[in-house]
Amino acid sequence: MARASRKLRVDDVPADADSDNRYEIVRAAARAFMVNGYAGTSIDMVADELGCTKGRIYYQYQGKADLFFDVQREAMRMNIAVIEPYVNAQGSAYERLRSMIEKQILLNMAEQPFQRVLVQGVEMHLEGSTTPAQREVLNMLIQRRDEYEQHFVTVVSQGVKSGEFRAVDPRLFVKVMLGSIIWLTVWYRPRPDETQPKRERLASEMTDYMLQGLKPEVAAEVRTR
Amino acid sequence: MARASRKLRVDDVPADADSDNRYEIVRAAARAFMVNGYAGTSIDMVADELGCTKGRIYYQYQGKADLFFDVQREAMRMNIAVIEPYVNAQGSAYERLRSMIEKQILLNMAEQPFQRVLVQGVEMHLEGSTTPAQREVLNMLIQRRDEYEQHFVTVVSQGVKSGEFRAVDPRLFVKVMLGSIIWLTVWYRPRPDETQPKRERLASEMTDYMLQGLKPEVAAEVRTR
DNA sequence: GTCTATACTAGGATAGAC
DNA sequence: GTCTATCCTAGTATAGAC
Repeated sequence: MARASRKLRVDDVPADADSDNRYEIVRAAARAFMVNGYAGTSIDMVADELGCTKGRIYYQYQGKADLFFDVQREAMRMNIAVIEPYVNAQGSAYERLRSMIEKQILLNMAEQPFQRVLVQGVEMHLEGSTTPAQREVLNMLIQRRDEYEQHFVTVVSQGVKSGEFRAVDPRLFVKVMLGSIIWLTVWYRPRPDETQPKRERLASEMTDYMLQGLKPEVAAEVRTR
Repeated sequence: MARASRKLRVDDVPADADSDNRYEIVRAAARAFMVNGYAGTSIDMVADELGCTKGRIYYQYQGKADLFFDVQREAMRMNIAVIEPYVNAQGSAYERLRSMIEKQILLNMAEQPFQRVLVQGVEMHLEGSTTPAQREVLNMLIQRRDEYEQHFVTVVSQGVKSGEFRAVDPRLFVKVMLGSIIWLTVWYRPRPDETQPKRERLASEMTDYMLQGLKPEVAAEVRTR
C-alpha cells in the first residue's frame, strides 16, 4: 500500500527544498493547469506532461487540490522573493517602486505557468470541498497575497507622503498597476529567440507607462487639441 | 423527442433578440461560469441558478460549450457597444479615450459575470473538442476581440500623431491600460448600497491614473527626493 | 417547453504488483 | 518509488413522460 504523501507545506519554503522529484511535479502541474484550468486538468494530463503515470503523483500528493495549492504556494513565494528586497532598500520611492515592477514583469515572463495559475487561484473559491489542512494553506495564501500587495502600497504611500509623487490613493493606484502586470501573463508570448535585453526594454517601457502618472509637477491640463 | 436547440449565433445580435427565455439562461450561465469556471460548472449548476432542471437548457442549447460561447458572444457585444460610439465621435483624443475607459469600467462593474467569463474564454483553448460550428463562433470572437482592442489603439495613435499625447507605443500602452480595466472585475465587489455617483467617481479616478502618463509636457524628471 | 429517469464516460482516487 | 488495474462518483447528454 503506497501511502506516503507528504503533508501540504504551509510555510514559504521553496517547493524544491523537499526534493527535486516533487519540484518536477509542481512545474509540470503548473504548465498543465495553465492550459486547462483547475477543473479542466486531469491528473493523467499532469502525468503525461511529466512522462509518467499518475502513480508517481499520488505518491507525492494527496490529491489534485493539494497539487494545485502547491503550485500557487510556489508562485507566491517567487513573487514575494522578487519584490521584497526593494521595499526597505536605499533610494527614492520612485526607484524602489520601479525596480519592484520591472522585476515582477520579468518574473511573469519567465514563469508564466506559475503566474497564470496563481491568478486562477485568486479567482477561484474551491467551495466547501476543502479539508482543514487545505483551508490552512488557503488562508496562508490569502495572507501572503495581501502582504505582497501591501508592499507596493507601502512604497507608493511613502512617495505620496514625501511629496515625491502626486496625491493618489495608494491602494487604488496599486490595483490599477497590478492589473497591468498580471494581464501581461495573458497576452505575452515568450519567443524562443528573444534576448534578455529585449525583455528588459519591454519591461522598462511598460513600467514607464504605469509610473508616468505619479509625477507631481503638472497642474497644466492635457491640451485638448 | 425534444430536439429543437437553435443553432449557435455567429453575428452580434443581442442574445435576447431570440427570446427572453434564452437570455435568462445566458445570464444564469454567466453567473455560474464566473464562480466555477468552464470545466468546473455543471449544467445542473446553471439550472439550479435558474431554478429549473437541465431539460430546459438542453432544449435551448446543444451543450455546455455552446452555452459558454454564447455568454462570451454577449459579453463581447456589450463591450463593443459601449466603446464604439466614441471612437469616431467629436472631441479630442483624450476626451474620447477617457469616455471609452470610463464606460468600460462602469460596464465591468455592472456586468461582472459576463466580463469575467469573457476573460476565462481568452485564456482558454478548449482544445480540439470543438465542432466546425463552434470553431466559427470562436473565430468570430477572436476577430471581435481584436477589433475591440484596435478601437483603443486607433484613438491613442491619433493622440500621439497629433502631439496631443506623448510618444508612447500605442499597442503596448493599450495592453497596459486594458490590464487595469480587466483586473477590476477580479477585485471589485459591488456593494448593494453603493450609489451610481460613487461608482462613477471610482471609474473617473482609475481613468486618471491610467491617462496621466499620456500628458506630453513633462521633460522634468521625477524628483528623486 | 420543461420535467424525470437513465445511459454512458471521464476522471479522481486507491490497491497491490514490481 | 512508480506502475497497472480497478472502483466509484460526478456530470454530459438523451429519451420519453407530461
